Amino acid sequence: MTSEFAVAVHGVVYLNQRKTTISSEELASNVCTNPARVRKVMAKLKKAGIITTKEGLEGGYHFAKDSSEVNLRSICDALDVTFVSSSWKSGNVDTPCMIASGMSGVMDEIYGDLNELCRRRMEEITIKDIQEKLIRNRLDSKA
Amino acid sequence: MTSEFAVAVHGVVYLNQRKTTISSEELASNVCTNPARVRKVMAKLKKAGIITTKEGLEGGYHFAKDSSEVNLRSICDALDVTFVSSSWKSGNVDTPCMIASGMSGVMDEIYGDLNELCRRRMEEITIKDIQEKLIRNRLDSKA
DNA sequence: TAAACTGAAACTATATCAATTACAGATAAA
DNA sequence: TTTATCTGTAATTGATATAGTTTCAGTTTA
Repeated sequence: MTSEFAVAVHGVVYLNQRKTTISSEELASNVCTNPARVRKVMAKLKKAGIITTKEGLEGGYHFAKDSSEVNLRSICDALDVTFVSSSWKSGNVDTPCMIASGMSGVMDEIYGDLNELCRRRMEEITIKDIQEKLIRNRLDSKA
Repeated sequence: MTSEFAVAVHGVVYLNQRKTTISSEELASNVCTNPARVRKVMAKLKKAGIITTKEGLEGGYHFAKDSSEVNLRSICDALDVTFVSSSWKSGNVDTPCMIASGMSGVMDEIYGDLNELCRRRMEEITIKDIQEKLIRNRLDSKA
C-alpha cells in the first residue's frame, strides 16, 4: 500500500496550490483515482492534523499550513507508510537450524532499519520543495 | 520482487556455513522455497561472480570468498533489487495541469533517491555481519 | 428538509509474484 | 558410451495483495 503515500503527497500539493476547500471528487480527478480512496487517505492526514476537513454541503479538504514547514515525514508517519518490506519470509522459525530459523528475523531487522533511513530522508523534503521540483521539471522538459 | 533478495542472502549465508557444494534442492529446503526459484536467483549471483556453480552430477553452488569481504550491496546489485517503488502512478502525464502531469515523475525521483540510499546502506553489511547477527539473536532468544 | 459532502465498510476486479512443471544441456561415474 | 544427477530457463498455474466500485449512515448548509 505504498501508493497511499503518492495519493497523499499529490493531494496535499494540490490543496496547497488551490488554497480553497476541495471535494474528494475533484481531488480524485486530479490524482486519477476514485473519491473513496481519496477520502480514506485524507482522513488519516486529518487525524494527524496536517489538513482540515469539512463535511456537508460545500465541504471538502483544506490545507492551511506553511508549505515550507510541512515535510514528507509527517505524511508518511500519518499513513504509517512502510517503504521497504517483504511479506514473504525465507526459512522456518520452527527448525533447529540457526540459519533457517533466524534469517527472516534478520531480514526484518534490515528492512526496519532501511525504513527508518527512508523516513529520516523524508524529513528533509517539504511540500514547498515538491512544488519547486514540479516547476523545475516543467522548465526542463520545455528546453 | 524484494523477496529475491532474501532468497539470495539466505542462500549465501547457508553456503558460507556449509563450505561444500550444495544443490538447489538442499538450498530450497533450507530457504523454504522451490529449487527452480533458487536456481533462478543463484544464477544471477554466479553471473556477478559472487558464487560459483557446477552443473552435472554432484553439482551445485559454492561460496568460496571471505565472508567479511562480501557485502549486501553486491548482492542487491547482482539482482538489480528495487527496495522502494510503486507501479501505481498518480495523475496523468497528458494534462496541462503541472501537478497532475508532474507528480508521478517527482515521486519516481524520490523513490530513486531512496533506493540509492538503501543500496549505500547495504554496502555496510557483510555476510559475516549477518552470521554474527544470527548468533546474537539466538543467544538473546534463549535468555 | 433537501442537497452535497465526508467517513467507513463490504465486495469485486486486477495485477503481481511465488509455485509448479517440464525439458534441454552439462558433467561425472559406472 | 550410457545413465543418473545436476543447473539453466521458460511456460503455466495459483495465491495474494492492492486498487476500484458500490453503498449507506452521518454531517452541514441553504
